[in-house]
Amino acid sequence: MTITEVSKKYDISQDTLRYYERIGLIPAVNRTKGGNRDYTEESCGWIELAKCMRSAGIPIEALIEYCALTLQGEETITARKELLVEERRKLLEKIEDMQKTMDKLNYKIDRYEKAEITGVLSWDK
Amino acid sequence: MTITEVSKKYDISQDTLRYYERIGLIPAVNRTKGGNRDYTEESCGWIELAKCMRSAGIPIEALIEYCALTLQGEETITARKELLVEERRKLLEKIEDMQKTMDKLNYKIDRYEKAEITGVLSWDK
DNA sequence: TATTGACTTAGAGTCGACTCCATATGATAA
DNA sequence: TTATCATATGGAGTCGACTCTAAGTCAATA
Repeated sequence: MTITEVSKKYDISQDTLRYYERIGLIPAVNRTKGGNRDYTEESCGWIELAKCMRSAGIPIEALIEYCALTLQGEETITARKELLVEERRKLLEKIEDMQKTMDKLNYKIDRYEKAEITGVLSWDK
Repeated sequence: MTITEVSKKYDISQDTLRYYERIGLIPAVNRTKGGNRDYTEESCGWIELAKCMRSAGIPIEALIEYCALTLQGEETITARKELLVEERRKLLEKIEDMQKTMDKLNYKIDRYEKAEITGVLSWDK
């Protein structure tokens, strides 16, 4: 697959795809004789992973380390697992924060809706 | 309340508290004769709101607008509600993204745990 | 074959959100 | 009163994560 195709498929800019590769967030991509990127199925798997993780805000640094560990081979399986477990913990925390904010938003929106009907906006502790 | 107290209470740096006020993310805080900030209960309410919203990643720009609308008075109630509804929509989307990432993390961690036992790491589509 | 278009790189620029710094002034303890 | 501490301001610096630019190369169409 060309970079244009991958860019469209995953809705990630070509600049970002090159950037991810440059910083080692994904392993080096195969090249054609002319030097152009030729994404394999495996490359696409990495792109998809990167997109998924980044969309949840997992930091780039963690993903670079994960990629580096993977390239080092099977003896890093435990380290990789621990890295993912740690990121999962942080992610759970974030989801909980967001859930709290969601509750607060619901509460405030509800108050505003009532105010629109009654014309009175009570004091919000 | 002094800025030091507020900073400790909400675990937000004094720099950030001043910054939020400067950019209008919260209304201007009362001052003592000497010019020092003297946070009222209402100020604290704004700080708490800011902290909650920011911890969920609601952008600063949206919060500045919300603050400005609030200061304009009761005729902006509908606009404020709509702003919050829009941010709620975006937040829900983010939570869903994170949930997907959570699922993927669980899946991958599970695979690594099995690999630790069996010594075999199967190919991950 | 000439030109257009896709792709390459290195490096600079941008953006959001702080965070730090220098300098000044008000407040408190010795 | 003097020294230290808390706070103030404006502006510069940092950091993460892209995003853009310039200059060059390779590939495909007229």
